[in-house]
Amino acid sequence: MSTSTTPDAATVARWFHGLADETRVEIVRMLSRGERCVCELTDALDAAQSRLSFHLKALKTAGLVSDRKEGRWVYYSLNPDALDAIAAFAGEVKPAGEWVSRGGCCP
Amino acid sequence: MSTSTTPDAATVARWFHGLADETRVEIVRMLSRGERCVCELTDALDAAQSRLSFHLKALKTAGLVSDRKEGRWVYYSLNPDALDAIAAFAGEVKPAGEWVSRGGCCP
DNA sequence: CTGATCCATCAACTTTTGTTGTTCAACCTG
DNA sequence: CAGGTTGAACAACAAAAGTTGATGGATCAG
Repeated sequence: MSTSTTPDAATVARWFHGLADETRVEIVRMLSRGERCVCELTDALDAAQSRLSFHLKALKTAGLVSDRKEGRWVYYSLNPDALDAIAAFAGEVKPAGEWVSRGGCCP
Repeated sequence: MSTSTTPDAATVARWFHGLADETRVEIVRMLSRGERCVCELTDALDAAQSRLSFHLKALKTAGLVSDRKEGRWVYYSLNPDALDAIAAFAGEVKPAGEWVSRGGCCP
């Protein structure tokens, strides 16, 4: 159970930054039910369209969502891989139960 | 297994904000090996002490770490519960495999 | 007690984020 | 084609986050 190719700190930070905003958490919650077009999100979250667009871009940059254009609409959906990566990071980093209590730091 | 008391968006955002910075990801990586005092982190990450202090405070505010004072030193350690919560969120939100492909958004 | 070490906090900035309102291209509909 | 809709992009501003250097309170060693 070796650490599966530990991603670098910058990548991890980018993932987490994606969800470091309340509005984006809401968006992700909505998308967890299935893909949505921007207008549905704008409506459901009662947010200005340019605001939504901004946050969707942030999520996309973080690699958390993908978009698909269909005619006049753009549908956004979650990227399961990124969510797995986040969960994996949290799992890897979590202390192994056995506590390394360090007696003294600098003798 | 019902959704264990879904936390509100603001709380989730706070967790994620904790790890939305490269330096803090490094800190958490270090702490995953066991608790450390600030001076060890300062040394290992080659960062100014006030900078470390700032980021440790951010992690603490996010609920990701705890601190313990012992004599002259302050030891920081990860809070496993928060990491579990993060992993749980990622898991809950992740699309269930069965895709809800929405034909049309607004007829 | 004196001097040194550890660390939080503050002030002063610089850099990033987020919000709002506007504009513009692409795309249907009639 | 004309008019309406969807959504990205931009500018201008407000707010939050990070960085650095300085200060000061605890605590410990000699």
